[in-house]
Amino acid sequence: MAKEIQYSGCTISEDPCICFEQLSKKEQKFLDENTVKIKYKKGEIICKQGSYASHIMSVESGLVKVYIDDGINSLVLKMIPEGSLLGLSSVNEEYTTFQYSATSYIDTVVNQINIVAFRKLLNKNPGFAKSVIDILNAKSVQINSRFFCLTHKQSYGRLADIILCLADRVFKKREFDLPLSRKDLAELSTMSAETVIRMLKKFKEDDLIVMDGKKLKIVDYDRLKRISETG
Amino acid sequence: MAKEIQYSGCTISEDPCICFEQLSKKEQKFLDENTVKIKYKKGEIICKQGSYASHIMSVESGLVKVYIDDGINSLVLKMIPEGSLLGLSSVNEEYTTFQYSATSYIDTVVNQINIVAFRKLLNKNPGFAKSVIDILNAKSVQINSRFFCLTHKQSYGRLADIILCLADRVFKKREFDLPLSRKDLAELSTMSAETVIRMLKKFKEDDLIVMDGKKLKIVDYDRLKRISETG
DNA sequence: TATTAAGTATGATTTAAATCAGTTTTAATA
DNA sequence: TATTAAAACTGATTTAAATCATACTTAATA
Repeated sequence: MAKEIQYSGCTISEDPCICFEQLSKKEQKFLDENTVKIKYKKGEIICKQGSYASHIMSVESGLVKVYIDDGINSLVLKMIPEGSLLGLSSVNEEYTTFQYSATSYIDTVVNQINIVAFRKLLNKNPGFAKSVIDILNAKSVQINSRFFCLTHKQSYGRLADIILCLADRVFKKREFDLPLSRKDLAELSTMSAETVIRMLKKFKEDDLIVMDGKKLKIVDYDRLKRISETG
Repeated sequence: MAKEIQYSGCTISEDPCICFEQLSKKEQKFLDENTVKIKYKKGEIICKQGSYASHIMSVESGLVKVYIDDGINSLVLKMIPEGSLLGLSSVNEEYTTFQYSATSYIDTVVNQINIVAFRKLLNKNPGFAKSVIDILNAKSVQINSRFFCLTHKQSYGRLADIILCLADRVFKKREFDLPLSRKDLAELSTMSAETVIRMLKKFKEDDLIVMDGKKLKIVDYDRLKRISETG
């Protein structure tokens, strides 16, 4: 029997903005003329669900939290690192407003691309449009994976996923300064902050990770991976 | 304060295949030549996650269950009625295989569109591509809504969502023959079949619905809606 | 530096929903 | 029509994780 698919709660989609490579020199210049760069400090709001969307964004540097809320509860859809597109759902003329909110986990630089210009390029350059379709599809595959985990894995597995995601996809090393609070981790793995604390403690007791202040080091990657898979 | 967004666990995205309207007569003919019609009986497999995807599909009639699984657990991503596209994620050349499985809840007719032909049209006709982008975005907004509900609403609300979804989006009336088993309903609302049974019983006792054999009638729509909203 | 406020930590209690074990009903097949 | 199998149902028990209450630490601000 072939190896089964392993879903992960990590939702850093590997979708660098390759679509822009599809643009001609002239189109690239046109895009640049319709782009502005904005810097955000940690914790600032990048876009707010429900507000008018005048631009598509790409994250130049930093780490962004993307979430939806209904006024009572909120759900973190994903965290996205540099190189990702943001607010793409607003290319659809029916969604004149942002479908989700975004804030910065850490200091972040975002390029705002005029939405009219972006749409113009879509309608002119099929290769560009095709590439955007590919990105959207990759995003949806990733979201489904996370969806699966949040509904089926239990807490230990979900938390392991986030830690592995940070190591593998965000920092690309096994030791890093954790930029997220316990509450942030709780939101990402849909559980309470208290539960996160208890489970981190357990991970430490079991010698899976070592924490010193903001420093987090994965000492038993394989076992953490196994917890992610089994649970 | 403006009215907050109401998320719903229903995931019938109102995305008729409007993209095909963007095609010229000639392109439409080209598409027809590359399309075959397949009939499925209730419970048959329409596509299987992991197998090679040679076509994009559109549901002509029936009701389809779309789900992913890792060999142990499965998650129903959505049910889709006639008029929806299916397997769209495979337009991405990186996903040569289906990213999910699909089976028919009831007798279903599906059009299989040759994927090479579909991609050709995407690369030739930007209006078509733009329209596909819009559909993908609508799908992702819908998935996020359901994602929110499955992680935040509790069981009563999630089951109410499915019943309302069937009434509002599938059958478009408040009385219908329920084509889904208790287990199907359980999968759709991510809970156990036993819990579904208990909750349907409660709904009946509370005079929200009436059930007679396969017949289901919503007698207090507003109260059911409120349960859906309050969770 | 004192004061306040977040954030982290821990223990006790509650709770929603799963699981387990069994019965009844309905549908499918020999 | 008898036999088997699959759904539907019910009650008892367990369990994972939330919630509540409270203390301790670190960071932010007056």
